[in-house]
Amino acid sequence: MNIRWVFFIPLFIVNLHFQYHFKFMLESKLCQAVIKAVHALYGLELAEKDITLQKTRREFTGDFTVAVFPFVRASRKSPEITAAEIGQHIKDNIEEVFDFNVIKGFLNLSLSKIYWLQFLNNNFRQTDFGFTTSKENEVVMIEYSSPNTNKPLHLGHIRNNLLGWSVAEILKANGKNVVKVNLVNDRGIHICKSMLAWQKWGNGETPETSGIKGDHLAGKYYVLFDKNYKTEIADLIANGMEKESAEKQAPLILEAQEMLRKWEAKDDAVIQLWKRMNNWVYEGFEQTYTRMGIDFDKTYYESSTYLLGKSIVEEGLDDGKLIRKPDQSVWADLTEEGLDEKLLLRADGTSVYMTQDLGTAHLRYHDYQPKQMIYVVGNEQNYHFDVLKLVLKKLGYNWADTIQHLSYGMVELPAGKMKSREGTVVDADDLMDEMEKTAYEKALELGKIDDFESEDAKHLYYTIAMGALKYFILKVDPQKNMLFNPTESIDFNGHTGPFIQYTHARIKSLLKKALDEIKPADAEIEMLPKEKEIIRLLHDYPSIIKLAGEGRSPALIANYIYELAKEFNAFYQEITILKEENEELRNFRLVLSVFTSNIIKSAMGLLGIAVPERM
RNA sequence: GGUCCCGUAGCUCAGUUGGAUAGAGCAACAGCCUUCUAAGCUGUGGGCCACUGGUUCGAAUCCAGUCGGGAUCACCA
Repeated sequence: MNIRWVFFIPLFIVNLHFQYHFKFMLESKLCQAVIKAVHALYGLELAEKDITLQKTRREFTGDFTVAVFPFVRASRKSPEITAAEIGQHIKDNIEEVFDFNVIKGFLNLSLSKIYWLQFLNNNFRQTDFGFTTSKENEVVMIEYSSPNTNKPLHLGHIRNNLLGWSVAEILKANGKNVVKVNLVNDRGIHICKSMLAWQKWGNGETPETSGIKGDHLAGKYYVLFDKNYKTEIADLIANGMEKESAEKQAPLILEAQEMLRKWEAKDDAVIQLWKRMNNWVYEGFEQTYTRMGIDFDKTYYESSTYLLGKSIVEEGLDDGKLIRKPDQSVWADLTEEGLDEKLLLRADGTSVYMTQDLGTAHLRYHDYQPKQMIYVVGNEQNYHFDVLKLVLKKLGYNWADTIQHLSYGMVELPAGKMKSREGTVVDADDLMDEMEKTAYEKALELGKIDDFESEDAKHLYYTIAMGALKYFILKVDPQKNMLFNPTESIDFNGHTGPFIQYTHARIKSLLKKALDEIKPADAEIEMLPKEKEIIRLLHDYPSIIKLAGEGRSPALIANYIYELAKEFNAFYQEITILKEENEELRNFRLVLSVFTSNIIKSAMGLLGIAVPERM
């Protein structure tokens, strides 16, 4: 028992900084050890980059593995002998390395039990383990959601919102000073369509009188506009007009365009209607965001940035950086950069999408001077962002390079891509309703909520429904298109959010029953392979957070935490914890459990997924 | 047609800067609840990592080409 004191006294004076770098320090130390060994043995100079240090695969003995093939030219010996010599050198010089073995040209290093136990004991209670707690001064701005105010949010927005929010959390965990912003596309012809249809056929209907959520109500009139517009086009074509002219001359579209002109001229009645309907929509959005657990630090409105965009363009024109065509439209010539010319102002002086984005970027830059501006926008807009950056550079804004487009793949339905016009959208609110309903039915079926108060039960299946939905979306690499099949509802078993939530609830239940006061693990216990595997996974967490931050990929967190939960479940099933009679072993397993539950909670938190105490 | 992205088990997806015998889940089949929560665990079957060539000690991963799928090249946003 003296051993314990020798080992554990120094652990309590370790500071946070050291703990965060626990893993990185070790990996770096091992790399340095390899470099020194290779230099001492063969006189070869290497940098850390030249060393491939990786976790030892499960089927071999060891913790970290170095491939020595790159060094055999210098050693002039077989890979086996080279590895053995390097291994011996490291074992003799690095105290954490307890043993080594060589298979083919792979050198497997085993760390001492003491190292792993120190790691556990230092960190198992920390709820922010793996997080960078010191905050950088420079701002990283991230934009996501960016809805139009003429229709409710759909599945595509769900992926966007969840990604943006999660990436923001992951960046915070990496010590970034993050500002989350939304950009609301609140002006333009699409809004006028909803407004016009409501004016014509709405009979004064409001969210209150109809009981319809505001964003859905606006969407209803947008659809109604489109329906009647199509009828008009069909009538005109039946009367012998070409399709193209029919689309341009249908009375409804002309009326909508007239409304947009009035809006730009600040016509009082139109502005009043616009404000009224947009406010309905904002209330609707707010409910959806809240339910989704999404929030923003700042909201920008296109209606208040498009004028700035226009003035930027005018300025560029005066400086001779842009060109005006005979019809008075204004363009950026990007042919030197390998792209086309891009329209920035129409002949009638009104602005386009790009114009307002120039204004928005400018405004944001001057509001926060961010080091980076990340835009979470679908990959269908890759070209738009290439152009945006080039135009800004052309205009002489050297901060154009701070813009980074976080381009994510489309959510596809079995029939193909979602299209609002074709009515093949999956509505966000409907989907969440559906998920909750399924979660409720499952819980009922399994008898999970029998002894819950009704409010608690409701909260539980909300938590599980959102867990299933969010995990389903976030576990996929953002870059890739993903498939969502509405008829096969999202699973609650297997590689899913509820699986991980369940693992957490199980651990919490276990800890509630534990009568012991949990203390640092004893140095003399023997670890089983499954226990060791869990520790190794826990040890990975900080580097996963770092990778996820650099790659802007919540999927890395999602897949990591699944691995951990799976490993813990296998351990839980096979090995008794509370009923273990050896007190030190029981304590050690409880330490593992506490640490695992903390990391599950922390990692799921980065995905925006709550974990229940029981389920 | 130009540019960009993708192609891994029947389906949905993982696969760290190139490393050892390519992994999960779902679906199918077979087991495990008088013992810490069975939304769990264990096992079986299922693969020319689209194809061809190249780089190298080593390629699902890098390069070139071919074939498939998607996006984009709007005075829509």
